[in-house]
Amino acid sequence: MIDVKAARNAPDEWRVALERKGAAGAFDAFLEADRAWLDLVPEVDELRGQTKIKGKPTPEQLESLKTVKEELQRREAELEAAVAARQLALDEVPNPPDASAPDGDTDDDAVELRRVGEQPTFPFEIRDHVDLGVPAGWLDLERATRLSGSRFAYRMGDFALAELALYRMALTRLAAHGFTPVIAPVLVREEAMYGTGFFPTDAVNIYGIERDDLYLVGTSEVSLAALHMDEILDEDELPRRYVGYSTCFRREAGAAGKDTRGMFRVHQFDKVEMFVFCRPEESADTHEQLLAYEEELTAALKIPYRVVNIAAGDLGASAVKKYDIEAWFPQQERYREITSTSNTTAFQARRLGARFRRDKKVEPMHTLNGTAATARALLSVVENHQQEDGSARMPAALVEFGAPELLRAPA
RNA sequence: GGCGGGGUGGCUGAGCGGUCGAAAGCGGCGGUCUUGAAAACCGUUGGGCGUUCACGCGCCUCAUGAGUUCGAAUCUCAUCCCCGCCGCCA
Repeated sequence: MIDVKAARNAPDEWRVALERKGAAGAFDAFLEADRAWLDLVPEVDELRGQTKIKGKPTPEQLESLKTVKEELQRREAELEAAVAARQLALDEVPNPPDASAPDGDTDDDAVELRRVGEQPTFPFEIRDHVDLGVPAGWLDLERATRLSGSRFAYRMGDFALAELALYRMALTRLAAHGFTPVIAPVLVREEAMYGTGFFPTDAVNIYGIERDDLYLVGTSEVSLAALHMDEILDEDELPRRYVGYSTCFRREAGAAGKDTRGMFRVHQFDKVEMFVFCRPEESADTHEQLLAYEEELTAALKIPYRVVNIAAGDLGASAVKKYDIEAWFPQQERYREITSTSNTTAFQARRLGARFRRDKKVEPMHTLNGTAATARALLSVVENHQQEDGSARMPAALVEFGAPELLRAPA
């Protein structure tokens, strides 16, 4: 949710910024609905005031109350409609992008900030994670499909150990940076989905358990953001930094035919996610810091990567700015997203009711999120560190947390 | 799954249908006292919306929605949620 008062005060600036997200029209529609609502509010307030009588009313007062209440009833119906229309319009207005988010509407418009690490060269025919993992017994996709349908995977043996080592490495390192480790619920109520902004926008990608009115989270961002839902913290309690581990579930509606090979894009995966509540003036720096942590983790995996600054028109509704880390996938010969960190400023917090108090005033916090680790990173590790015999070397950072030094080749 | 209790401000917890946005305590903030702090004492202190340069003023809000009433935190109904006991269970 945007800062409505700020938007009213500087509509032209807001319109220009929102135009970069293609939302100038939505903004104008909101302003109009807001105006209509603003006109109605004092009228209804005035009528309501007239109905308040202290103590026992006289017969004359009772008589005049009748006409006032009739008028009030009409006006309240109008107001109710105006409130609904305004809310609908408001929900369509995204968070205006930060000035440093580049222009453009697609992932091609993202600006590459840097490339780190050297792309490996191989003196042999290289394989992707499927051709490596299936023969070696690290992955079983066929049986997973038989069990659950397409886009599911069994991860087994050395690979399973390496994957858990990855999550543990991320949790341990981030805990050392001051994040509170969290193992979060993955089934949540509808309110949590609305509060974090996944409903109604992304509802098609969320699995629902109809019988119990619960929903499976697509990311632990939901569970972590909800930690301070409807709370008012003291200023000195900020920042609050969490690193959550959870399984994530996504229907991947709208991804038909995309990334269907292997476990690059599956319905169920695990993720370690960072989530920060902070003071407004801290969020920009915090965002850079989250990116730095993501780069630290990626570098520890010894995989080549690049950092991109996502184009304004390609940002989600809530982000003002987003950095992705893309890891090198040698068989695809391209960089693919493995992490993403967004600054959602007060947009998410406002809807969430996550506020803090300073100098007697209550204001929304800022919230940020960022991926710490998913198995996708491990796919890049496996592919970049593959050996001719089909095995794959694991970086020391993972071995330290229980990964085998070598994911064994097929017997 | 069975039976019972309950949802009030940052927290705990009172609340006769009107003078209740709501006692009291805790916490927070300001002050007195003190070299400073603590203690003690005094004052102040929910959130949201609108309006105002501001002091302020108006409206909404006692889980949610509907109803009774001139008037509801208080009465009625429905829904949601929480807690306790028993059963089952990783």
